[in-house]
Amino acid sequence: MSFLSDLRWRGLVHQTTDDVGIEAWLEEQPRTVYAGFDPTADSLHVGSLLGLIVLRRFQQAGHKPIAVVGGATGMIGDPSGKSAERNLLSKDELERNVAGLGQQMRRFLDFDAGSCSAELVNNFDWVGPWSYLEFLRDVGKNFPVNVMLAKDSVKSRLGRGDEVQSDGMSYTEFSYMLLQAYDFVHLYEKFGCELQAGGSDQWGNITAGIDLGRRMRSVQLRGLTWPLLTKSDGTKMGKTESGAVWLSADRTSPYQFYQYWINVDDTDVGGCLRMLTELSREEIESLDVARENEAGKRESQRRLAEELTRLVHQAEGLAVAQKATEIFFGAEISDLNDEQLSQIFAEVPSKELPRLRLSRDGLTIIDALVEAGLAKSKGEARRTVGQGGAYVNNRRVEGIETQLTAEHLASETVMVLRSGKKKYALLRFV
RNA sequence: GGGGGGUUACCGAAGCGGUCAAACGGGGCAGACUGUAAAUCUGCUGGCUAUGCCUUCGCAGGUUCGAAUCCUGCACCCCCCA
Repeated sequence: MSFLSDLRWRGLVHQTTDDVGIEAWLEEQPRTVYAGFDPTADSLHVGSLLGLIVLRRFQQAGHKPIAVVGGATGMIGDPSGKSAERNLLSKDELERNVAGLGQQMRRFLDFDAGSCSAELVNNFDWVGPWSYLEFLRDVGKNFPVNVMLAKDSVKSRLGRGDEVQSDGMSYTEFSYMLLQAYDFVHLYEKFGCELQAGGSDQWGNITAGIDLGRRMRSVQLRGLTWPLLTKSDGTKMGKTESGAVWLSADRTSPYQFYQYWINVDDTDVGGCLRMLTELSREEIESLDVARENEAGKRESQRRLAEELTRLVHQAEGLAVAQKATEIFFGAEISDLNDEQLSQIFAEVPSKELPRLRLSRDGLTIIDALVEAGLAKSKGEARRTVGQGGAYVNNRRVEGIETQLTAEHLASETVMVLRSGKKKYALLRFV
């Protein structure tokens, strides 16, 4: 199967500028492809994961990927897919974000692979030096306003007459597409890059770049978009109640990241496996069958979570996430030290108590639950224990009279308390 | 300005002299079931040094052996007539 037909099979091709010729063009020789990333934060999130994965696939197929971080365009704000004017980022913030993004990309792309080594560039480097007048003469001259006005990203914001709502857009955002278009031309000149890939919302910007290439350099550039990653209920993939799912462990722990994928709906998981993992077609199709026969096993979700967590957080991150999962879902806690427990229970509230409280008869389970914040009052704690809902180190507490002593410590200083199925708290005895 | 009704626990809502820490529903918590889904079922749901004690039925007083329940005043809300 050709590289492109594999991409198509995976559902990663939404539109191309040349459905017929592009396949042969890609097979003919190694090509250079670029995709852009928005530096609106110092970390990438699941929304931009797809772009990295597409570039990664291109590289694996022998092509040269370029990741462009929009240090310049980020200062302007891409109007595509946005309903309101964007807040501008300060130059400092942008620099910090660009650096953070570059760090993360190294996990996806090989920057030391000879002729197909990945490149990471910041468009501020070539956009920054332009003077306004020069830019208008050399680049702006090539953009007919009527064509610009016809772009969806602009149309939707201008809201012609019958449109219900429109926030309008500033001249700044209107100019965004010129900058991105010029990026393409610049990358063509510097790296011989002839293909730009992007999410389907980037189509307008991509074609703007292609037009500009033809006008300025008489060259035929190409574009390819992937579909936006959405769930069957229409909402964006990678969003939780508490916000975006990030790729940086500081913002979204490997455990949370792993759990996000474990919880993907049956209806969405097949698409995710195709688009996001590097599992073979055979493997994915056998998972489809398994899902139909034994949905309860959730083999697909497990594989998805495993593949992505390993890709983003390495084998070590995956191991922590899996261990944490095992424990959060009831495995008895033993043979772990303070450090491992702290890592697994990083997001769980904890409280320090003097070690003295464990001496002699120890601490009653009732007091422990209240101290840990798992019960609002002793009465509530009694009820929980009485109903069999209290656990120490994931072992159910049988009697309301239970006294906790040093023997109940899970590690050097930590005791893991749990109320009900999932509410955990740590007590640290120091 | 005149007349009537109301204010109960996290929310809604019963209770109208003792058996009221207060029915019922929702919510919440826990258990069973289950696919880390949804639904369903069961139990619990003021606090405590706990066969008892303390606080709680708008607020403050009073009647009574005894008040969420009766009386007086106050506050707030709703309705009807001007």
